[in-house]
Amino acid sequence: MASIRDVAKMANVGVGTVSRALNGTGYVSADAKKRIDEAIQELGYTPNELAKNLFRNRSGIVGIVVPNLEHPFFARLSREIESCLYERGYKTMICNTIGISNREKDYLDMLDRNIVDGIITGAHSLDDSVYLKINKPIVALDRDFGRKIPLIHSDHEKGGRLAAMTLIEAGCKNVLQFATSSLVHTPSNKRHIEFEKICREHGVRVTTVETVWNNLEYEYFRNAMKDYMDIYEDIDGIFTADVAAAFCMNALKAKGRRIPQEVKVIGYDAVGIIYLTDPVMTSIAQNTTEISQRCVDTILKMIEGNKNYERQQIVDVALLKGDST
Amino acid sequence: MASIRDVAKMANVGVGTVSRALNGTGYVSADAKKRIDEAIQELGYTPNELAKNLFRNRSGIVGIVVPNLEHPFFARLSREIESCLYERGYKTMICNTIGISNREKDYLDMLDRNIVDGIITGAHSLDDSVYLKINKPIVALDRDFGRKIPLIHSDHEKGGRLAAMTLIEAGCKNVLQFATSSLVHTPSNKRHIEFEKICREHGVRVTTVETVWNNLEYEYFRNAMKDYMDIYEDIDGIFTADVAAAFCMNALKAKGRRIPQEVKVIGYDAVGIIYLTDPVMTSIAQNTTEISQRCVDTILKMIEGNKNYERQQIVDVALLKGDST
DNA sequence: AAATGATGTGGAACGGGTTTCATATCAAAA
DNA sequence: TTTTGATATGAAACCCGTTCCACATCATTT
Repeated sequence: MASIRDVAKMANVGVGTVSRALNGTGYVSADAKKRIDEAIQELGYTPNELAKNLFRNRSGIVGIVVPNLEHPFFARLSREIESCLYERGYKTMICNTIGISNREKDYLDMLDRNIVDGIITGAHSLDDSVYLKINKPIVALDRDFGRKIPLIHSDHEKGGRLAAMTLIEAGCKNVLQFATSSLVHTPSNKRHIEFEKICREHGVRVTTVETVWNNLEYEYFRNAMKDYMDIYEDIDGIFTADVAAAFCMNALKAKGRRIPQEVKVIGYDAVGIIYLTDPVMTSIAQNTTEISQRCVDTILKMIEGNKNYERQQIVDVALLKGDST
Repeated sequence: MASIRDVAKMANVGVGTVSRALNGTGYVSADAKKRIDEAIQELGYTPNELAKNLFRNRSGIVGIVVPNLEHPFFARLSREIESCLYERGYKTMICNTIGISNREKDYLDMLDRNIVDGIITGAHSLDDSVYLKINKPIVALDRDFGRKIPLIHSDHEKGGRLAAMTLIEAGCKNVLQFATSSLVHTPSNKRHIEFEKICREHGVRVTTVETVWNNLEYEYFRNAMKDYMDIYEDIDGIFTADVAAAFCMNALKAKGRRIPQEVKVIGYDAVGIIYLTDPVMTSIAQNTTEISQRCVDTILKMIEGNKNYERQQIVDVALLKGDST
């Protein structure tokens, strides 16, 4: 591999001149520039990013930590974050924790080793204390680590309210919602609290079932929802995230219950799969595009030393009316 | 940030000794080791990976290039490849081309700039010639770049045969399949050729429709499949990839056609969404776990200079019987 | 004519590791 | 006793860019 010194030698200039020519910093005569360009062409020279990284002490890579890349919500989010980072000239390292706290720890360590310049985390398998020790750029998605780490999340309270009102207005009297364990500290729990509150206020009976928090596999939801539908036979409304909701719909139909006539189902997230169910699922849409933009915007500000960002950013949600309610 | 020289100074040894102690290479006395460990503790020293990278001229990162991370097949593949790479001590950079050839090119350039040690590519937006110029580790998924670049793909011929036989045995007489443009050079086209061939041999009428090759959005499939179902009204069997197949099912049901009684549908890929449709979709399963393992195994052999890999690796497929056929 | 400023340049130092090399010590073998 | 080999170590070179600094031109000002 040709280095900048080879170029300098061939062009009969110093390495400094080549560097200035390449970066457009400082003075370079037209004559020198021409000879340098020719040498670069001749040698097929490409600057070695690893050397740049060492000097700048930056890798230009942002890590995104998600619990399961295959889950449609995180797949979409990863895709959109990657797009934003690409547009801003950064590269994306992907970290899939699949619920294993060791992995989450390993990925965080990459901050210390300068492999990534910052991390956007949407995982939940690790203790808060580990995060609080780190004082490098971290942005949290749907998780509150306290004042040191900025967090971005949807207006889950509104989401819960919209879901509740939708089921109530559709005439539900006895509804079921699935919530991730209340042990996991996340703003998204607010949607379940609000959902319960609104239902109660309207005299609607509501059951909240806590599901396993660290399993986001299709397989798990398929089996679990089928079992739950056997247990909760008299409900007339369901609120849960899209994937679980879709499996509820299938389990209910298999039991001969009609949707939305007998049971109304409302999902959360509004990812692509809501159009795959029959009927098309009503869902609360999280604005993943805006979430991604804010995550990227905030992490890059942190990396680049711009303190002008808000600690907590809340993104609006919206009801996406389908035919399951 | 403390450097290895700070540690050396504090422990009263040379930098070489610290390096040897850290890496377990060469001789270090128990006494020196102890003082070094203490100094590391005291200073909170972590080796800077960027410096290591420069010396080794390796980043320890493998790039994976996919057309759309949100598409369930690529989401699963990315997830599994990331897992394999993690287990082998490598990091994963994600590259989402969304059909834009400039992006694919940009990501390939990272090989030259030493940002990634190798690339596993599943994208198709770029000309073959660009790839052929590169002589750094590249593994292709479902794409044949000629003898220089190893390729890994499913036994698509068998897939096409299984799909055809399934529809034929179920009594179909007039089937439709959607194929990606034959202009795109991919081994996966073989499944359509084989499907046609088997159908013809059994006296079944078959229509092959070429769809847009670079759009893998849910939105696109939803609209396109609805339109196609309006055009091809008299078919009794459909073969296409899972996402498209799922939307075909919904469009057909919306038109009052019963599945599988009137129209039989068989998908391809067998990703999680086959359990979301009603009825559960029959599909040809690609073994993404084995594909991922082989991709990772091959790219790491290339990176580590081990030439002991096969140029073309074909992974078995299987019929996953659901209720749509 | 002397001082000033813009333009242009090469060489050295730097970032933080790894590796090589010359050298030193000490115990065991010849 | 000399030789030999294992153990142990620090200094220096290296990886490859970027930046700083000293210095050289040359055209304007004063």
